[in-house]
Amino acid sequence: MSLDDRKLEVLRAIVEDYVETQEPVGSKALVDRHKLGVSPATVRNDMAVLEEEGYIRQPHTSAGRVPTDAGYRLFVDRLTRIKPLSPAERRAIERFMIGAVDLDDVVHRTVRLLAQLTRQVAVVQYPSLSRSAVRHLELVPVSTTRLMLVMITDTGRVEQRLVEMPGPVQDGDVWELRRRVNEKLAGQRLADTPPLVQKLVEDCDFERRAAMTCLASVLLETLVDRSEERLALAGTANLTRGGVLDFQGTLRPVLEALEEEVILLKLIGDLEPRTTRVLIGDENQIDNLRSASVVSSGYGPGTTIVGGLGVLGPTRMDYPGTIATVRAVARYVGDLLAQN
Amino acid sequence: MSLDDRKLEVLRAIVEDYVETQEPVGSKALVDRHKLGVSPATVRNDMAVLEEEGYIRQPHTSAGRVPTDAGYRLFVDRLTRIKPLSPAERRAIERFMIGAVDLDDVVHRTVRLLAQLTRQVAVVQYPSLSRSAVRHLELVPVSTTRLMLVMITDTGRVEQRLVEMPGPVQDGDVWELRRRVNEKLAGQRLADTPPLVQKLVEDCDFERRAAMTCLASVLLETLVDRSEERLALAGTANLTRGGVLDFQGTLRPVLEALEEEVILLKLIGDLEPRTTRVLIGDENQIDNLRSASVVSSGYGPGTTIVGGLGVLGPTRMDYPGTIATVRAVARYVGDLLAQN
DNA sequence: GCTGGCACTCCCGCTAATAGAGTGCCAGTC
DNA sequence: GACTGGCACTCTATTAGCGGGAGTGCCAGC
Repeated sequence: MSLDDRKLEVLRAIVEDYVETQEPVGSKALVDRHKLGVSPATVRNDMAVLEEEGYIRQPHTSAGRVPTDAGYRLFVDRLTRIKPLSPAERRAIERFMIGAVDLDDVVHRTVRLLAQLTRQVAVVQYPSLSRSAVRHLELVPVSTTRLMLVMITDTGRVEQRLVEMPGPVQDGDVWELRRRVNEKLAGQRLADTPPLVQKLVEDCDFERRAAMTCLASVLLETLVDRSEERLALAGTANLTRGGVLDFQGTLRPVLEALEEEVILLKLIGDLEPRTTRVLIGDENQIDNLRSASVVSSGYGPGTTIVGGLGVLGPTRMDYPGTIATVRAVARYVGDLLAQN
Repeated sequence: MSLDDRKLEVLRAIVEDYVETQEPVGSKALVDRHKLGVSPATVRNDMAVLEEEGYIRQPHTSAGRVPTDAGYRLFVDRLTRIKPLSPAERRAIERFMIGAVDLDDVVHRTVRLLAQLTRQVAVVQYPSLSRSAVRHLELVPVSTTRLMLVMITDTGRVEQRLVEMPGPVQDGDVWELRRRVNEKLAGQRLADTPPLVQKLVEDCDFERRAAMTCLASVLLETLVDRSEERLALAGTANLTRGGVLDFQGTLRPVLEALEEEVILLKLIGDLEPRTTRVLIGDENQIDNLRSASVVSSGYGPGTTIVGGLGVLGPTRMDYPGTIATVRAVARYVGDLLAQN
C-alpha cells in the first residue's frame, strides 16, 4: 500500500506539530489544529498505515505519535514548503556581517550568526587549504638557523610554521629561497603543490639543496597534511533548550562529539555545490549523535566550495527554517569571499 | 568562639567526603571513615559550631552537612595538604606535550591536557599580545593597493591583517616601509608601541606619509586594541559529570558564560606571578557561574606572565588535586616557551 | 471509504504510608 | 568541662495504590 496525498498531509501535520510542541500528537489534536476535512477516526487509520510503513511511532500504547527518522526524512525530501527568510532575518545577516575585518572575523561572526538565527549549535569550517590557492609565501628569519614560513592564500587564510634550517642562512639565501618558492608555487592550488615542491628540490642548485629540502619537507608536512582544517563553533548553550528531552537524557555524548574536530569535519564535509544537505538521526553515522540532525552547506565564491558550514540540533528541529537559514548564510559568506 | 584543631579537622573531613561522594555527610559516617577518635555526638556539636560560623550548612533539617563557599575557602586556604603529582601524571604531561610544533599546537595540546587531567573544563589564553614583544613585521603585497601585514612575536604568535593603501604602492615603497617599521618596532613590547607608531608617522618623509599613516592606523587599531586576546577551550563534556546535581539543574548558564571570551578572560586574567588562584562560587563575580569554581594560574618563561590558563568546575571539586595539576601544567608550558 | 461509538491500555499526578538517615538535646560519666 | 550514649523528633526518599485523561484499535453503520 502506498501513501496517498492525505496520508502525506497527515505526516506533515504530525511533524509540524511535534516540532512545535515537543509532545506526541494524537488524532484529535491533529484534526483540531489542521483543517484536514476528515474525522479523527480516519486520521487514526492513516496513522496506523504510516506507523506500519515506519514513518511514525508511538512512545507507548495509547500515546500520540512521534515521527521516526524515516518520517523526518520523507518530510524533508517531499513535504518541505520552502520558507523564505523574513526581512528581519535578512537584515540580521547583513547587520551582523558588515564590518568584518579579516578572515578570522568573518568566520567568528558567521558562526555566531548561525547559532543565533537557528538557535542551535553552529559550526563553520575555515576555507579549506587544499581548496585554496597560494597567493604568496614569505620567509622571515627569526634567528640565524630558523626561518618563519608564512603562507597567504587567496581565501585569506594565513598559516605559519617555524623551519629549522640545517645551518646558518644568509639574507641572500633567504631571498633566493623566497624567490624560487614563490615562482613555483604562487597561484597554484594547494592540492596541486606536492609534485611542484618535489620539483623545487630537484631543480635547486647544490649549495642551497639542503636548505630547500628542509623547507620542502615543512611545506609538505605542515601546510598540506597537518592542521589543514580549522573550525569555529558556537551556540552550545542552545543544546539545553527543550530541557533534557532531546538527546535522550544527557548532553554528554553530544558535547564529546563536538570537541572532536574530525567528527565535525565529517559532518559538514564532502558537500555538493549549491546544495544544502540534511543528515537525520543516525544517518550521520556517529554513535554519539544518534539523536541529532545536521543541516550543512558548502560555501565559497561563485559555485565553488572552499569550506563547509552547518548547524546541529535535535532530530526534532524546524527543518524548513533551518535549511533556509543555513543556505542563506552560506550564500552570503560566499559572496563576501568573492569580493576579495 | 574560635575553631580549635578538631573542628578544622572535622571541616576538612566533611569537604573531602562531600567532594568524593557528592552526598551530604553525617556525623556517623564521618567518624566511621576518618579516625577522629571521638564519638558522633561530639562531632555533632562541632558541626553545630561550624554551621553557626557559616562554613557548612544543611540542605534541610536532618540531612547531613554540606560545605558552604566559605567552608571551601577555609579548606583551600588553611587545610589543603599539598598533593604532589603522581609520576603517571608527570609522564602524561610530557607525553602529551612532546612534539608540539607551533604555538597553536602548544595551546591546543595544553588545553586538552588540562581538561583530561582535571576532568573539568579547561581554558588557555594565548600569550597576550600586550605582554609580547615584536620580533618581526612583514609586509606582503597582495594587490597593487593592498598589503598584508604580518606580525611575528617572541611568544610565537603570528597576527595578520589586510591594509588598504591610499594608492598604488611600488615594491620599493614596500621595502622602505618594512625597513622603517621594523627598525622602530622590532624588539619592542607591544604595550610600548603606540607612541613609537606615532613617531613613525611623524618621522616619515612626505611622499610616503599617506601610506605610513594607513599602516600606522592598522597597527594601532588591530594589533593592539582589537582581537588582542585569543582563547582555547576544552572539556565541556566534563560539565555533565556528576549528573545535573552540580550547577543547580541546568548547564545553560554555564555554557553561555563559556562562550563569552570576555568572561573567560576575566576568570583567568590578572594573575600574580608564580601563584595559583582559586575563585570559589560567587567570588568570581559572574552571575552565571555562581556555582562554579575556577582554578587558574599565569604562565610564561621564567617568572614573567604572558598568559593565563585555568580550569572551571563545580564548587564541589577536588581542590588540592586540581591546584597541583594547574600549577604543574602552567610551569611546564612556561618552560616550553622559555626554550624558544 | 469514511464516521461515530465504545472498550481498552497506559501514563501521569496525587495521596498516603513507611523506612531510614541524621539531627538536637539531655542526663550521665570520666 | 569535655565527651558520650540514648532518645525523641524531623524531614526526605521510596513505594504502593488509585483515579483521570488522552489516545488508541476495532467494529458496525452510513
